[in-house]
Amino acid sequence: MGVTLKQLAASLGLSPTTVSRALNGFPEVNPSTRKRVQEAAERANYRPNTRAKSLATGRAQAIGHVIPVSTSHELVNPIFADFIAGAGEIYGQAGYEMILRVVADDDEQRAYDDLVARGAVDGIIVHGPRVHDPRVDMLTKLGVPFLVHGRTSQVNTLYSWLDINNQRSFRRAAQVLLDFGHKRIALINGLEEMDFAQRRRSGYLEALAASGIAPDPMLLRQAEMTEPYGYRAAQEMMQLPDPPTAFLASSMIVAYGLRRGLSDLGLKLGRDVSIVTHDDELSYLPNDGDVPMFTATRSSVREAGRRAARMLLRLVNEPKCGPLTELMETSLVLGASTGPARS
Amino acid sequence: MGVTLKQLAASLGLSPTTVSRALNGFPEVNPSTRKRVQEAAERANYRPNTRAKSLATGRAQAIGHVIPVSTSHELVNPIFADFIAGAGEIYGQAGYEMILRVVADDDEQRAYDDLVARGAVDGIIVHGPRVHDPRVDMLTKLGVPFLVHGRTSQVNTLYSWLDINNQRSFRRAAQVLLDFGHKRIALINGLEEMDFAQRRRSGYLEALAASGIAPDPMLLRQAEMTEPYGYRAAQEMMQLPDPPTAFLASSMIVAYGLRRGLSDLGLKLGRDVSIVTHDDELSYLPNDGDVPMFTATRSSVREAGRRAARMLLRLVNEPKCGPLTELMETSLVLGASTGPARS
DNA sequence: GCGAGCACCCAAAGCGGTTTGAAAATTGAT
DNA sequence: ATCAATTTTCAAACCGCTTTGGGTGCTCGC
Repeated sequence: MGVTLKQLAASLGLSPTTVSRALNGFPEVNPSTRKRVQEAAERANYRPNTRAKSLATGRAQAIGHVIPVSTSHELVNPIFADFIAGAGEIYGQAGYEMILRVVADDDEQRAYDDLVARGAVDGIIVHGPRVHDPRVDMLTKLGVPFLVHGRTSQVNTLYSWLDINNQRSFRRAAQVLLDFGHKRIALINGLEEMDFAQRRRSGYLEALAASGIAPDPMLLRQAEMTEPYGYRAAQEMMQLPDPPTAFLASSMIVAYGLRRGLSDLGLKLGRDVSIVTHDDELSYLPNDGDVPMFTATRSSVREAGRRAARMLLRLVNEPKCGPLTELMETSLVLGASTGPARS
Repeated sequence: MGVTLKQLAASLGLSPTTVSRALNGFPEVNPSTRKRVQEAAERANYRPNTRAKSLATGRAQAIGHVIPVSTSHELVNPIFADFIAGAGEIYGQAGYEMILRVVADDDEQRAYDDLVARGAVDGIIVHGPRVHDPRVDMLTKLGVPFLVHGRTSQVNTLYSWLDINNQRSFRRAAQVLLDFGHKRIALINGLEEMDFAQRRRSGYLEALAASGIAPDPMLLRQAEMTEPYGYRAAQEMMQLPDPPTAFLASSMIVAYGLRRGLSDLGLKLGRDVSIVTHDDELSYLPNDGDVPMFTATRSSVREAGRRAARMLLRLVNEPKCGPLTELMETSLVLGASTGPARS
């Protein structure tokens, strides 16, 4: 819709070549001419046409995100918005566009394929990796730079990823509860096919094992992390003959559910029952203040978005910089939801 | 990265022209040739380069969403993810790309400007309209098709929008509480500069007025809709000399906060205090079941995303179809959070 | 005063598609 | 067999930008 380079050039009595060079900072242009061009461009509100530019340069100047929507649950992961916000910030600064595809998870693969074949993106961020995730092999074959938010376990090639140390995180979380004297600790986990859920489980089991406690399958659950899921888990588990005295929750939302379930049973957090949750620092569910409501393993998913974007951009611009990986540690913050086990 | 049209044509001994026409369903091509071309394209996994195509056709085949991130609160609206999921679904079916810009809200305007001047999008969806929102005038001037999710009040041109009937919705919600005998009803609203918040407030005031009840400023709050905001509102208001007996909450998250605040005071929902909330049907905060937890004015923001996308696509493809508007009614579902006022 | 060297600018060829206008091949009627 | 009408195919221009490979006009050294 805007002015074209040609028009701008004509209005200045210059060739498109010169105008292009003047605006892109090439040296072989007279400083006075450059100034004249820049001013005219400013005045005319000229912006190079994205498509034309990237056709000419061969770079899409765009990063693709494929957001899978589980066909069964129609659920979109709430951490997604904050991650996107972080990544988008970086793309903006770097002059990259973010393009989003929302696809049913059964033809997610085709979406990547399509994105690449059409040359729509220079790089891709992979969300929600499963324990077995064919996407990594697929994207490797496609030869497009990509970065996984999280990891996948069953893959034999090297690839780039950014993850939090889920295992260590949950080991520590469980340890805190053990230190408080808890022996019956429930894990309210995410879907078991998710890689992060497996790692958290390992961390949890490790901590128990180190204390010589045998895990009880009755205290282990995995499902999509909704609020009612947490609620039901609390309600049902507290009715067991030998109920848990503490819970490990996989997200703030689940923790809210737990909390509600417990409070409906007349149980007080931190006194009767303890909770440690993972906290992605979602902006509308802050867990801060002098004494945060929940004791939590904390890691900003927004910051993860920023870092992931930076890493991917680097992969795009220095193709030979090899697979990049980063493991973010979480911090363990003490809140009001934990206390010694009642004897 | 993929095969180009030229290469495909060469491999078939045909001209690019013919191949293009064969694939795009033009009539003037021999059926047998077409079949041959289609099969070859399939085999080679050919996809037309997005940029080249849209340069040639002059259509971006993309819709822009600008997501404002309030610089002060770094908060991204949680309904955003679900709206995007709905809209993305439609774009995918229509062969449109969704491009997202995340910008600090103080240079949001420049983002639109930029998007249009670069010819990056065919249409734009405007999120989070304020009571006074300069973006509508700006986009009208730019001459780009756009649709507002929500409305804005102080604008003198016609524009396209999709909104829910916030006023009626909250009038009904307040009415339900009044019918239950409540007279002290608090409104825990969103930020006051948001258009939706004003309309909800109007509905609430209307209902009170119709029952001859004077609104009490002490029972009115507006802020970003986080969980702790709800919590504090409940805690503080219940300590008033003349506390509310019922709350009207602007989102599920706020309602959760209220619930927690009340339960910490030992008050039981539906018996001691009532809550009616608006429910956007966010996927991870479902409010369903036989008896939903909250009595709510319900409207799927995901469905809103779908409808908005369809409307905008129509505006893009039939430029003269004029401003399109749609007002979605909410349903009022009775849940466990309401009951008669205690006398 | 002349050619080398330099600073500055430009014409033209792409990038990968679509589309126009015309040519080649086929068909049908005479 | 001939020619007009119709199919079917193609060459070339174009979309808006970048970039290669010259050009032009100056200055400078001799």
